[in-house]
Amino acid sequence: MAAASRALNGRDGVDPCVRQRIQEVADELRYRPNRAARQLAGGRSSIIGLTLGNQFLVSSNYATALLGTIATAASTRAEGLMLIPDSGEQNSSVDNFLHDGMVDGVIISAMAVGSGWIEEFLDSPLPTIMIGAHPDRNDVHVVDVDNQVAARDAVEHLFDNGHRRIGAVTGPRSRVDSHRRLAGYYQAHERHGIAVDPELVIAGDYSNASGYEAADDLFAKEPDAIFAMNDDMAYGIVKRAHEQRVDIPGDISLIGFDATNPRGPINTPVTSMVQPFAKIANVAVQSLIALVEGKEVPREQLLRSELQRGQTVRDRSQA
Amino acid sequence: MAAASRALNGRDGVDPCVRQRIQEVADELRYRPNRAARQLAGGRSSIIGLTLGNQFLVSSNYATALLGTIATAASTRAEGLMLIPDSGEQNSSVDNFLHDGMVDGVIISAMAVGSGWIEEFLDSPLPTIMIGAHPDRNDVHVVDVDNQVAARDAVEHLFDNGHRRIGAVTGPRSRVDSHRRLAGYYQAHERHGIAVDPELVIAGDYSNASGYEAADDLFAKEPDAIFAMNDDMAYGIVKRAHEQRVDIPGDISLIGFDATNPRGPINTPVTSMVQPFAKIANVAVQSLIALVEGKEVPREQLLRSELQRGQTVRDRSQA
DNA sequence: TTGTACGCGTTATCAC
DNA sequence: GTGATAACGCGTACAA
Repeated sequence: MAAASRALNGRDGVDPCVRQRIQEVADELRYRPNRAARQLAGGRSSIIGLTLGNQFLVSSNYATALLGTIATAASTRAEGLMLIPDSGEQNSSVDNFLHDGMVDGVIISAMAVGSGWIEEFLDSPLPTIMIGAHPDRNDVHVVDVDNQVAARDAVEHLFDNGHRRIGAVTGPRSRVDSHRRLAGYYQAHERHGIAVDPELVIAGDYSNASGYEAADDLFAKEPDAIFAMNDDMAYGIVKRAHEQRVDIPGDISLIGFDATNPRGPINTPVTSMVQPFAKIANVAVQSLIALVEGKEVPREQLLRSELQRGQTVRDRSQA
Repeated sequence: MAAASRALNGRDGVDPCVRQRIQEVADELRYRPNRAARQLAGGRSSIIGLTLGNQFLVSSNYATALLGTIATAASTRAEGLMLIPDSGEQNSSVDNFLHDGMVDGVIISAMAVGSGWIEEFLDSPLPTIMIGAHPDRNDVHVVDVDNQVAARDAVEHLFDNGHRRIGAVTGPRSRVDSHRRLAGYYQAHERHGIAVDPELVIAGDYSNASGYEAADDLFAKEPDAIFAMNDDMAYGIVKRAHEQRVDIPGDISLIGFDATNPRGPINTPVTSMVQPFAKIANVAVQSLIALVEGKEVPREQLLRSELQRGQTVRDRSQA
């Protein structure tokens, strides 16, 4: 009995011969260890929680991609994935997750910051990994794309193609990734010795509509190109450009961020910086498990982003 | 000890006075029953599984809406919601869900049919509720909107507004809901004594792109109106109409289905039949719990759909 | 290397 | 109405 437990869990101290016999019998009996009993004895549920915040109901492509890849990553490691819905202000629900041992740890998307109940998780002894940085606290474990470098690469791609006067549409002020992307935008300008025209930086909020609205402002200022700090806004700009008979990329080039745009025959393929979703998910899940096991985990893990070429950046350098 | 268990679970056989004292102490100690122990003793995990199939990775608005509402519905009943990702053909993962007692039951979206592993759930002793009908089997418990009636209402709304020549774009053949919506389309015609022109019925697949492509076919046949059997396709039609300078609803009226279109300032508000997501989710969760508890549940529960007026249906009746 | 016995936290079954 | 006590199924020290 004890031998079986050890054998099936891959621990040593079992005669190889006996081990194999145990494995055979287990397979024959289609034996599966009971999760509840295992948890009760071992103290771990092998379930991780995931909270995406309100926003995911609005069906952002970013949220959906994150969800799918995290589900896969968790499944790969035989971990269950439990969805923690936004409970409004009814923190009793959160309270339960914290204290009844249903989950070993929680992955929190930065989209959820602002929903006050997130803080309860971060303040609790429950291991947590944030995907995206927290605006106020730097004592939390974070996994994210390297927003500043990626944004810098995006803008430099525009410079490389001969653009000089580059507009930008930012995300909401509450989002750290937006700040970093803006920092990358400035950094690219510095490197190329080009001054930023503050008038070309428009405040958006990552929504489709805010890109659409920002478009008019920007078009009037006649930039060479626009850096939309996410794809949702980039599409808002594309839409407005169509209506206003502005040719993209003929008149203005456009680069987005996230590469979450569905690349179908219908949609204009926007050039964008790829979110390495699969990698983010894997690192996040793996790190969370490490935390659960009491191991050390780097406080901030930033992943590289690649450029995804679409059809919205024109090469002016030769012209 | 036993009294505490009874008191906290609301069972009778406890002196009211003692019951209150127990409650007080429990609150004071911030006591939360341990889920693993409870499951081990009671045999129920209070976790339900949800599988949406591949498609949800493609981020259909329908899938996202379903996910959000089910998460809420489960949470309301203190049930955990576990996401069961499409494991490809690696059925070992499914096998685990079936045999390790992690979930008490599974909610399966009709979007997932075709992924063979769904059948494993349906064939297993694990209680299951499908959202949307299964194409081949009628021995499964189903919760869904009443597709036929809703589709009939949609088409009759067009009739009521003076349209007579009504085109349709269907979903994929594998989807029962598409068949039923088509049946409703025919039924509406019968009721009004109008013959269906088979040329006006175009096969789509619920994708944005298929609506876009079907649009050209339909525009050429000069219908009064079009019934797109979901909103994704309806938006493909809107997009194509813009490009072709077809005025909606000036030249052609349009009605969709699902009402999953984001109703922002950017998007044309398409008239559509509302999916009662919250109700579907509630009924599904409640029914699943009932099944887990061994109660009887109606084999098919169909919910009503309301018309959501947008700006894509013109009234020709007075003209 | 093997097997025995205990504990995990709760519910359910009984005598009282 | 109350309170011991036995499961529930597994991991794991500890003794053999």
